[in-house]
Amino acid sequence: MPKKAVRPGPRGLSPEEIVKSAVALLEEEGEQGFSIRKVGSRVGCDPMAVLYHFKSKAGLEQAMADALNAELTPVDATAPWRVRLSALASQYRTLALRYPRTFPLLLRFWVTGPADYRHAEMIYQALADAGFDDRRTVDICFGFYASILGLAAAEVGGMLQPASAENLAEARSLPAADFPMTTRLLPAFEAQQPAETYALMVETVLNGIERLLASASESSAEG
Amino acid sequence: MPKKAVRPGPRGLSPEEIVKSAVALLEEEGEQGFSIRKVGSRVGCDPMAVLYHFKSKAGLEQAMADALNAELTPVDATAPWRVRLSALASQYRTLALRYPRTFPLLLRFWVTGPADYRHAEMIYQALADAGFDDRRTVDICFGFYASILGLAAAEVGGMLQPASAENLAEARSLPAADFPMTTRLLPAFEAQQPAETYALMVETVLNGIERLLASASESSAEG
DNA sequence: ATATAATCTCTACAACGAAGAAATTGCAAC
DNA sequence: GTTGCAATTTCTTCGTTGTAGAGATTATAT
Repeated sequence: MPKKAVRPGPRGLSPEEIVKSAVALLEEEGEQGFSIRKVGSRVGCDPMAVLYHFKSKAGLEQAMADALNAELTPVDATAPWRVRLSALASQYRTLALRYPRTFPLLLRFWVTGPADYRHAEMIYQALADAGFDDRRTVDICFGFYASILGLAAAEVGGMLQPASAENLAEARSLPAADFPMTTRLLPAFEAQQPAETYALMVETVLNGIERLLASASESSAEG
Repeated sequence: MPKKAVRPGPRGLSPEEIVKSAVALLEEEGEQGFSIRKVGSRVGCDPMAVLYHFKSKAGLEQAMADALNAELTPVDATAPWRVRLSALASQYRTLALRYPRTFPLLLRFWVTGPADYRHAEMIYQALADAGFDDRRTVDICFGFYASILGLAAAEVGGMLQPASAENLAEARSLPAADFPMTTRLLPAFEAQQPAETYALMVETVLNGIERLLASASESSAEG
């Protein structure tokens, strides 16, 4: 968010460098230990210099989210649409695992960000290639995107992990009569494989999309 | 988190009442204007009394998330599994719309919370009734849950809304050559109906689950 | 009535985000 | 080169925040 600048500036601070440091700090210290002041001292500048470039703490966080988005690489546009969407989904998971504490910012600033438009464009193209009309394309793109991000955020948020000891203890202490399934599934909780759960769910969503396509081409006259 | 208490206490403060006030405050003022001190003055007690009951700000937020969960009503256990899951999904959307600023807390404290176990149990039961084995049940339950919450959070986070004027302006300013789809879909953005998008995506996910069921019963010997 | 333990308040502190004024620096025109 | 301008960086200051710790209050059991 520099005013107009291509100017190096007296100190030669670059917004990109600040964002990088900010992400590194957040990953190391967590939300708790993340502050503008610490970002400043990490970069080696006055905290207010950070605020100058990003207007506010939220502005910096927005830029951090965008920096994560920018790490995604474009997928092969000639591949079948399912492959493209699947590849994108797996990239989001990779991103989430690499930046577990920064990734949730993507859920705080949903829409937003220049880097985002490239991926949206790619999803639109894939869905159009699949044969959806414009309206369905928009609906499914948003839905797909939200599901995928939710899934990835859930994983780094701890939900897809094999159940922790304390979670298991908590679940075990539930009255078995009221929670027969929870009790029965305890072994399955321990054996859970996040990567497989994620992959399975992505395929499930894609299957659902495919079927929607089939039922749409039934009612109109499409192949 | 009262130490052991069933004791009324000198002031007769109840944790539930504090949580209620906290949710109301967050909804009115937003994340920005939400603080322990303001919760205290709203309840009419010392801010430290709030912390006594919930240990920390995060503890209070956790309790707020749980209070939202507790508002969900159990779905009819005799209905077909698809109907049960669909009904739950629509309840989450309703909850998100009613508490747009508190709802995101559910994504910050994924697993957690006594109220949560009841819904998990219900999802487990629905999936088992559908015919999934234990392992698949756990996978799909988590995946379904994450997708649904992601979808609902995306909607109240602004992503499923019909595009705002500034979003449209931003999208319009993109070079049409690089973003042909985005440009072409502009009218569809404006016409987007959040409720329909949500419903469509829920059905899509359920379709995917149903198909997974079919392919699983192919390979084993199930009806 | 007294002891005990849960509940609640008071005081204090270090850290925070940010507004505003001032200082520093690079660049363009003369 | 000098000067003026505007972008950048720092400095000072303010009100607010979360919470630790000590103490006050009060319901209950004895």
